[in-house]
Amino acid sequence: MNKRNTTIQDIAKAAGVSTATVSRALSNPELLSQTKLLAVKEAIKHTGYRVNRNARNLRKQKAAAVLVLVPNLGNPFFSKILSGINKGFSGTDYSVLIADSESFDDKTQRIQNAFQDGQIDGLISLDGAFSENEVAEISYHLIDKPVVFACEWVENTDFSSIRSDNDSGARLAVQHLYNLGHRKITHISGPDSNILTKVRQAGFLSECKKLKLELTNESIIRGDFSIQAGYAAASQILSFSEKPTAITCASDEIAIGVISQLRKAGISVPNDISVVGFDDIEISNTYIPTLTTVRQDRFELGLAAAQSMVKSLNNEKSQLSIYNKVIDVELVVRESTAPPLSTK
Amino acid sequence: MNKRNTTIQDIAKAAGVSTATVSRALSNPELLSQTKLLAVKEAIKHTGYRVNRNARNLRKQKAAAVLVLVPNLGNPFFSKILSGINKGFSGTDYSVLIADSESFDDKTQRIQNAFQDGQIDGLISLDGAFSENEVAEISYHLIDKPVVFACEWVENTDFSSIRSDNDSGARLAVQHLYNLGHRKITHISGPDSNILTKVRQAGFLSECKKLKLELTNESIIRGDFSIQAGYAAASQILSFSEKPTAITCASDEIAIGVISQLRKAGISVPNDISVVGFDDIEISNTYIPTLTTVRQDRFELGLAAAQSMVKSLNNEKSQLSIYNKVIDVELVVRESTAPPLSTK
DNA sequence: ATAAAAAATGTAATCGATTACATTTTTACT
DNA sequence: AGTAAAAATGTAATCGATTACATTTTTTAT
Repeated sequence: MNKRNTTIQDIAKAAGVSTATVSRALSNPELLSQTKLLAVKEAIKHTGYRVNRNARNLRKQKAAAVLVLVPNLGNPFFSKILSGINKGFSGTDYSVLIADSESFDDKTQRIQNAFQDGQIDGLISLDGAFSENEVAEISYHLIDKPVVFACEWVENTDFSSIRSDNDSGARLAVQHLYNLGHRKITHISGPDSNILTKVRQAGFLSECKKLKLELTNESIIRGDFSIQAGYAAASQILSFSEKPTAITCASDEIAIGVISQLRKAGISVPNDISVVGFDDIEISNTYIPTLTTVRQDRFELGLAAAQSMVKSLNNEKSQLSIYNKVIDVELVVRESTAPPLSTK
Repeated sequence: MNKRNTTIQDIAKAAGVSTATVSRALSNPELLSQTKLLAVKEAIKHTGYRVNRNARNLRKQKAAAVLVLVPNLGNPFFSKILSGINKGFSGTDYSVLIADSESFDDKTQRIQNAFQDGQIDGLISLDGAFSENEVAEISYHLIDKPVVFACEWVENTDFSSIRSDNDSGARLAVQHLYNLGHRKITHISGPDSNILTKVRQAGFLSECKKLKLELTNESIIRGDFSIQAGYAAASQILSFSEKPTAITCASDEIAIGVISQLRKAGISVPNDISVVGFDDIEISNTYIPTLTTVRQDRFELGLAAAQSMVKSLNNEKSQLSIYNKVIDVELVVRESTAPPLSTK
């Protein structure tokens, strides 16, 4: 009952050709004569033969797999990107392995685990929070192998990256509020070290300056991307002697936290204060009020990252070139923003 | 500059033993004498040798990978389960491959793609919507290989499954409302063919009977798991001559849809009508009102599925045994439920 | 018609680890 | 001490596809 696998040998015999010819039929059909090619195809169809991945990869010294580093799989923000990545690899020969930071006890272990065993041909990271040491580790283990950052990235490194136009996003939010008549705007930022925090905050500040809006040390409140940070920021704002008429947030989650906390204090959004989020996650469209926000196309982000990776993987000869792509963002205007009270 | 990989041969030479001994040191260290084992370990540490997965798998005729079939990666409901699965495989030698239905044009293709090439040693499916043909296809391709369903499952088949206690969940919701004083409860169900729909609906009906609650043809409204279904159901309820005082939903998304639509019609939750969800997704705890719901531990679900799979994969000799596990659910009481108006 | 070039095909080595089987070493027991 | 049994180790075949190199066939050009 021990049915042996169908191998390239069997196909060769059945088609009356050599194994080399069968192999060529598989990967370089253009090298073969019509006759033989047909014979091989026929035999393959007839037997239902499938190439043995392990044998192929062993011989070719490939892993035929790409690792995706996800900070937190349970977070829909990332899983949507992942979905795009998956799409980008469908139809290719590459498998997508996923390493969830949550599964690792510490980052060093995560990185070592990820790269050991030459199990991967490339890396896509949704996590941009790498120390210098970690960057060195990556470079060392993945020498000559493509690395692409998606969404986040690491400054001053030679890795490719696909990112949203965070600067424009931050500016769009400010412009929108300005156009509604707001002149006193506060920004609630993300975690200090995060690259997205930096860019969005810089965009906010720069656009405010451009529009000649007054900036004080109450113009920026530090937070992280969480709902809790929104709660805390709202409390801070409530203590300001002169409250802003509008708030831009580094994430939708912050925005939701702010809104719910303000509401508890009897302050209505958008009637008393307008709030703009960032990301356009699922809730934003069903939260009450629905959220005005800067949409990042996360699926597209993942797709582009995957496509860039596939391109790098396919063109083996040329040395790795760094590829950067910035994806447009879009301001989605919903219920959480309105003209300031004074205007009414 | 062509640095060849370190192989088992190199280790053998360095340690002054045969390749067989090195291999044994790797997989059956108990067979070796202390002396040689130490020598090999030393050599391995010194060279930083790592086994070549492809070579090992080729020889062992394994894939060392498990496929996870996800209906929609972008949906946090599933990605949280995935997170648990990932955790369950961390520390094992298995890779987790992910197939997102969204990446496939049709289900047949998806299934064929998934199983071809003997790339996997087992399958975990979060999708229970399989036709008889598809079940046959799975059985055929994965003969002698473990298959585990997580969350959803397929009736009348021999596949293992890990599932939440959906029946209890539905009953807990009804009991909770009953205890608050509600006597007229409507259930908004999921998509007709879905197994979870069936079980939750049956639980609802059975518990209602047990509590001697009146059941009419307005006691169940068909939907699917989406927010939109919630909108539609709310509209239907608004048209009922005698409205229910409470609603149980087959998902949190439905619940959110219902609540927002009812609110638009001037009906307040929980003041006018109480609503219970199912799942306890992230939003539920921050939605306004926060949602009373039946919590499924999705991470645990995934973890258990992975562990069951690992167990099946490791005990090769015994034929596959079917393993079913039911995970407890928990009623989380929040703001969306309250005693009915009449009671006040 | 013939030589040279190009295309098609075949032979056999190779990727790196595992393991059946053979051989050597150690242990246990009389 | 001598022998059988057990433990440790080694040799070499094997998993299945790819590909360098060799050989044959076909095409092209004179």
